[in-house]
Amino acid sequence: MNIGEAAQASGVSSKMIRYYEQTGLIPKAARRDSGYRDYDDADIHRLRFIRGARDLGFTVEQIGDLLALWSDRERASADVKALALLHVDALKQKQAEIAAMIATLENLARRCHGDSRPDCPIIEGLAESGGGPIAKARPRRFGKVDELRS
Amino acid sequence: MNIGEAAQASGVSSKMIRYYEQTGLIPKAARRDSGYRDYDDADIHRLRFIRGARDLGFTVEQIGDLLALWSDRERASADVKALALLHVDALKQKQAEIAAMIATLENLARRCHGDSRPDCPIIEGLAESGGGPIAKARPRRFGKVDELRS
DNA sequence: CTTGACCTTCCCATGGTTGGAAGCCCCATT
DNA sequence: AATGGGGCTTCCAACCATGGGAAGGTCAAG
Repeated sequence: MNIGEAAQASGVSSKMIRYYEQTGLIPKAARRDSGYRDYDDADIHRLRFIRGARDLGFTVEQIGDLLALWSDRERASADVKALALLHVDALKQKQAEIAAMIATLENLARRCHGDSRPDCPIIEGLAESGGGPIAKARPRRFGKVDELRS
Repeated sequence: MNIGEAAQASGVSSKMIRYYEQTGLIPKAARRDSGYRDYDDADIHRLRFIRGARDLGFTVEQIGDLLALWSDRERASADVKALALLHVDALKQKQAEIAAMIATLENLARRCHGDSRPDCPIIEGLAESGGGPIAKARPRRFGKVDELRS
């Protein structure tokens, strides 16, 4: 199977397949004489797994952990479950953050008369809301909540 | 006011202040003879505004639009409200996506016995879930839902 | 005048993904 | 056999928002 067919079959783009290989998430693909990468059913299955995990908001790093558990037959499924539930916690926290943003914004919007007068509580409210000292070093561990594929 | 003091007062790091200036989000700061940037209260207010909008999940690009409305006294507050509500819609959609992820994951986790047996429905379920053809070109317009400052 | 904290500009890294260019390969049709 | 178009290869760059750090200038206190 060519990389293009593998992409089609797994839902992971060729670009990303090469990237995952390059970064070590997946092992180096077999090569044909021509230099073309060659994929078999097991490879496709792994790629589909990655795709599914990505869609559920797992980081590539976390997927690495999951793959390790996957290939390690001795490993307890409890480990996988723990990882999954940890991720659920992270998702729930993000959910709460978004809910807070929505509440704030709707609150401001409700107080905004929304006509042609130029003074707007949304504008004013935004400048007051933050203001505190700098919050530093909030880790960027989450990215990628978008892209539930269309 | 030095950039450091401005950062302290606004909650935007010096690094980001320079970045915002460089990318044109804010006008070029006044300079002292020494070359140091100099900020006044209006600058701080604008920075606080940016900080607040960022915390509410607005993109820098969207903030640019908001700033334009802000500085344009002729502009109707209806425009601001529309922008804000559009953003609320985006936030709600993201919320729905996360809710779906949580539901899927909790579903899988519930079916996972969670003991030391190696077969795990989470692992299996992930490989089946995705699988469809490649979803392409989903716009990356959202970043930054993390980082509600600690 | 020295010291240390601040400022300046520069470049680099992050994560996940897409885009493009330059060059080879494969297959089918002239 | 030649040719053309599409797929493959590698490499390099961009996106967004942010932090890190180096090399050098400035400021204020000791």
